[in-house]
Amino acid sequence: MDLHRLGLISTRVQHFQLTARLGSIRAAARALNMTPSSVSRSIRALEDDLRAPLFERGGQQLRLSSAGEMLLYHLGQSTVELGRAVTGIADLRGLRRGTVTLVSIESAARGLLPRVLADFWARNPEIAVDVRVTSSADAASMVASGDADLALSFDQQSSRNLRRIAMAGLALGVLVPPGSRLTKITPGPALSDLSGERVILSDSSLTLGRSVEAAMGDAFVDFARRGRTNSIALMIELAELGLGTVMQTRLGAEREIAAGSLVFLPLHERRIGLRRLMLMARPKAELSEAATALSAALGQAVDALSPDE
Amino acid sequence: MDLHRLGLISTRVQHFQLTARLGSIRAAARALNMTPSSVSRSIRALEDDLRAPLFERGGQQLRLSSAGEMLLYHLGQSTVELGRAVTGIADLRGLRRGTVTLVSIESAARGLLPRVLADFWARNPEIAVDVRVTSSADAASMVASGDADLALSFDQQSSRNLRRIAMAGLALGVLVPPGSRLTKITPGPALSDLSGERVILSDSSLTLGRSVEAAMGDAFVDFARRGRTNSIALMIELAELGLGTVMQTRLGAEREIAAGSLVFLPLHERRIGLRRLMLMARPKAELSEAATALSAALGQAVDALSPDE
DNA sequence: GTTAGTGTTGCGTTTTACGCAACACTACTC
DNA sequence: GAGTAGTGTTGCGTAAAACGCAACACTAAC
Repeated sequence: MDLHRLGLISTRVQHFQLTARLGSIRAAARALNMTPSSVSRSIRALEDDLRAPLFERGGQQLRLSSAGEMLLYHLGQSTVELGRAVTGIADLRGLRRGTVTLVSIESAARGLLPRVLADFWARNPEIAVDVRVTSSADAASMVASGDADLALSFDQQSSRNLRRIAMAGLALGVLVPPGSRLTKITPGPALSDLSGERVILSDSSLTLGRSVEAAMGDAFVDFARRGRTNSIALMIELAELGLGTVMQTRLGAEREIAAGSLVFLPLHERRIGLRRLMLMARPKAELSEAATALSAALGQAVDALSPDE
Repeated sequence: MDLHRLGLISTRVQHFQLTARLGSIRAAARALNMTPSSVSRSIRALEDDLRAPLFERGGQQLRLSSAGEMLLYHLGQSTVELGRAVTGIADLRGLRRGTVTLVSIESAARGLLPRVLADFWARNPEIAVDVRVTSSADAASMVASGDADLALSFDQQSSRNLRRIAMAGLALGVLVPPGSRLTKITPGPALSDLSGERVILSDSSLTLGRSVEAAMGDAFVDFARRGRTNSIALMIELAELGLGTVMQTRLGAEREIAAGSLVFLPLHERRIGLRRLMLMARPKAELSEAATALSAALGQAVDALSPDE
């Protein structure tokens, strides 16, 4: 429980309390991972404004002055109250219940969503989250019609009943095994480099519509045995087995990328813009507190995905 | 007692408590002389970090949520403790006694010093301050030898027993009645403009030594009936009566300048540098708390005199 | 006198708080 | 339903506060 991090105590109070406890400005600075000059100034400023020295300087160990002892005592009482407040609020939050309905594209349902839910359920164990995996367009329309609270989808337009909460621009690229010749192209492969490759597209690429296909046409790219699938898991397995060059964002393949079984190479192609992963939600007034909380958590995770630019 | 101004409560706490009390973000912003966006963000950030809404939005009057009520209660308790601390420290400070010995040049003993002492004695009525007016050189040597705690002087060098606490660069110039022809010279008179003027120098100008006299010589300035005095009060009275052009800094003539009976014209002369008013003090360990407090107050006042550059 | 610790300070950089202006929303009135 | 007057919020740019760096002054121990 970091009261300063929560913004419940000031920087001066934090620095003073820690210095008093450790008996040393440098020790407090080390504990806070900052330089002693910052702690020194902070305490000095507090002394100036209180017009009372809080420590007796000289020698190698700071000693509290009478004023310092008095302040430390009252700050201790004050801090106990703040701790009670935070604990009490956490208890209130823990009582939160409800069900949130979420529709998601498959790529976000792997990696991103489980990670967010793990943390979310740690903090809100009583909230149920119903997840339906579907296409981007269907996800957006389900939220707009009230059949779902939240949606994770690519490239949807907000509307009267469909607010955009967060967005991340993700580069389109290819997923290949580490030995692929494409990994040797710098600064990254272009569409033309895909000639001769067996390219597999995700259905969700359709939402980029004409821009990808037009760019492919313009580049006179010859794709051998192109395939399409709506299964991200299948695509990733095919890529791992070297059975095709998968074209998508890195979303959904995080674990394989981290494990080194796949490499994600963003396409170095000006004509192809970013895929925009979006968290969409019902109008504010129509979201429960549980849905609002999940929305916040997901929004932060989506925002944290950027920048791919 | 502004706990936030003292740095004892954080900005978030201040904003939240005030908004809760007034029932409106805009009302709190008005009370704090800031824009509502700042208050709104501050509270929102606190809610995000606590992961609990503190207010129920909607309608035109904010209502505290359960979490907000709990936080407000505990913050109230916390704030009472802080108030006790500040009051207790002020009581400790009020018990402060002692005598401080100060030597000062006369120009600082008028205007500046009375002003600082007025405020200082309001806050420390039990501290006596013995003031001796003397020359800059004598003031410095009295502190060095231990005969005084503090000195206000021009252009002295610090040494082993003589610390420099604060300094202000003050331009040398002339004090003349408002109707003087010198007031019409822009950007300000040079030494050569003093030809034909009856110039009166302060003894303390001696400490600028050769730089002023050499500059005067170089400028081939013809001074009619030059005079010298060690009395700033006399010089100022002579200037007010139009009986001479007084050459000094603005220090000591603040009241006459403010009243409009004299005008201070900084000399536009590159060869003459700034006079450096300095607050000098005994070594830190040898200053009483009373002397340290006066030193701080005087130091702030000296620093506030700048910039004359 | 040297070494190893302390706290402090001038100055530049980074982060936080803030302001501006516009927006979205609600409640009330007509 | 339109207009008005209030509310809170947000994108973006600015100002102030907090911070880091590096050097300094000082103390204690050897």
